[in-house]
Amino acid sequence: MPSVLIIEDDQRIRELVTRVLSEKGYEVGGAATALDGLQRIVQDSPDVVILDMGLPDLDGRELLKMIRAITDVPVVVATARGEDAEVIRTLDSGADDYLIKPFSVEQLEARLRAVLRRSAADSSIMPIVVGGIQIHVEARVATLDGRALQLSPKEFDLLVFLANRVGVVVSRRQIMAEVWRQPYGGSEKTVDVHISWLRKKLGETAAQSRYIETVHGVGIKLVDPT
Amino acid sequence: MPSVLIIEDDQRIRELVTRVLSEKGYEVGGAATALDGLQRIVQDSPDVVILDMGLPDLDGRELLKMIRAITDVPVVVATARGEDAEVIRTLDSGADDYLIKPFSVEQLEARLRAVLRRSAADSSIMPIVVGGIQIHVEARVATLDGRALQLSPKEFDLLVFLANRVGVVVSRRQIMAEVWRQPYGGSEKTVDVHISWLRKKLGETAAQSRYIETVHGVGIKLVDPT
DNA sequence: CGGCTGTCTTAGCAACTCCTTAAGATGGTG
DNA sequence: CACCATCTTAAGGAGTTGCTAAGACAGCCG
Repeated sequence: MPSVLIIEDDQRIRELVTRVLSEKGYEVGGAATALDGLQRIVQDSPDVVILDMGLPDLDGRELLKMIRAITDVPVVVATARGEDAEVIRTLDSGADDYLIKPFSVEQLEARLRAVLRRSAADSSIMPIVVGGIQIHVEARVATLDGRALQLSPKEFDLLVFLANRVGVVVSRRQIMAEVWRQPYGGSEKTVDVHISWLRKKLGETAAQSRYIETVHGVGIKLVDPT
Repeated sequence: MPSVLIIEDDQRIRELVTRVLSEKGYEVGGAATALDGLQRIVQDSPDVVILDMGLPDLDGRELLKMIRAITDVPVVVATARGEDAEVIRTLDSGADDYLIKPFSVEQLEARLRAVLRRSAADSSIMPIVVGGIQIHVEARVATLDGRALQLSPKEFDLLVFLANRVGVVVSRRQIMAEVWRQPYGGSEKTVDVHISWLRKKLGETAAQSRYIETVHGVGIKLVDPT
């Protein structure tokens, strides 16, 4: 679960947010001053920081600059109702998103998720590589020997699932559970059909396979032919 | 208090702006010609420059280039109404913001404050570039191959959102949450309509797309065709 | 006030893609 | 060889997307 640090001098807000986010499963830490906040960022390295701009001991933007100087942690800024220019200035100072007080819990959580998703996306820009296959998960683009593959959603998900377990045999049941999600009632034959399509698009057949191997009686595995 | 230099040949406007801004507490200097303006920029190093593009002795953009060559002072450009192309070229020449005559005092002051705060934050205002698309986020101006796009507010926000995630597929739900800023506010079909309008203005259709690609069952992505 | 303009939303249908199922073909195993 | 697992193809239906049109609404101007 992601960890959150809230830097906010108003104790009531701090405790409220801490309680609510804890219930949602976040690990939450709090700091009442800029100095304390900085220390905790260094020590705890949270996944995201919620920063109140109205701290008593240091101007919010100054603190934001200092945070930016030492880490790339996403920062969601909370400001009192303000002008657009204020918001723009804040974002330009390096904030990743902003909230205008008073904000609802729903809003807060939405922003947190958005920011976390973005930073997670940044960390996974490296493609998955298996032999001549390259998979850019975020772009949902897969290439074979440099040429793009036209994959349907299920085919793509299936390929990603297999590519994340290169060399490991997975059962049809596993594939059904992970790629199809949901307690799905469909037959496992469906997996075979998609595997077949995937093979065709990878330029191979079951008999003459380079990447997708069948392990009789067990399941399927993706292998790196090199 | 910040100091402002206004370079404007029309004496009435110059005096009006000087009087109004002085009342607001700005230090205001004036210049009626390009040459005089340059001298004062060097001597007084104002915090922000208001530049009329219709000066008699030198083309406005030429002057802007010269200003940019000697200093990074923020420049707010004032142009006559109606010349979209002019505005775009001006922003590309290094202006920080623009005003269209006749402008209200409130507008002027808002732009000045915005520009001053931005420069105080020492942030760059590079446009977002995706292929032939340029987006000046602060000015809310977007161009395609150098020509202005007439985008509605939502269309612009949508384009900015996509442009900030070039090459990454985003779901309609994500778009709703981030651009519409209301979790589960309305139907996700609304997104499709705005996407369609955006495509039309970008000179493409879903079938023949250069920039906006649909990923069936997942969402939308903006791609750089180069 | 009333019409005008621009924008946003919703509805709805056509066109399209994708998934599932079924059924026969193929291949491995004892 | 008999049996069962796997492979492949075809086809209907479910779901998704694209786009037009019409209504709602706010801002603006006379």
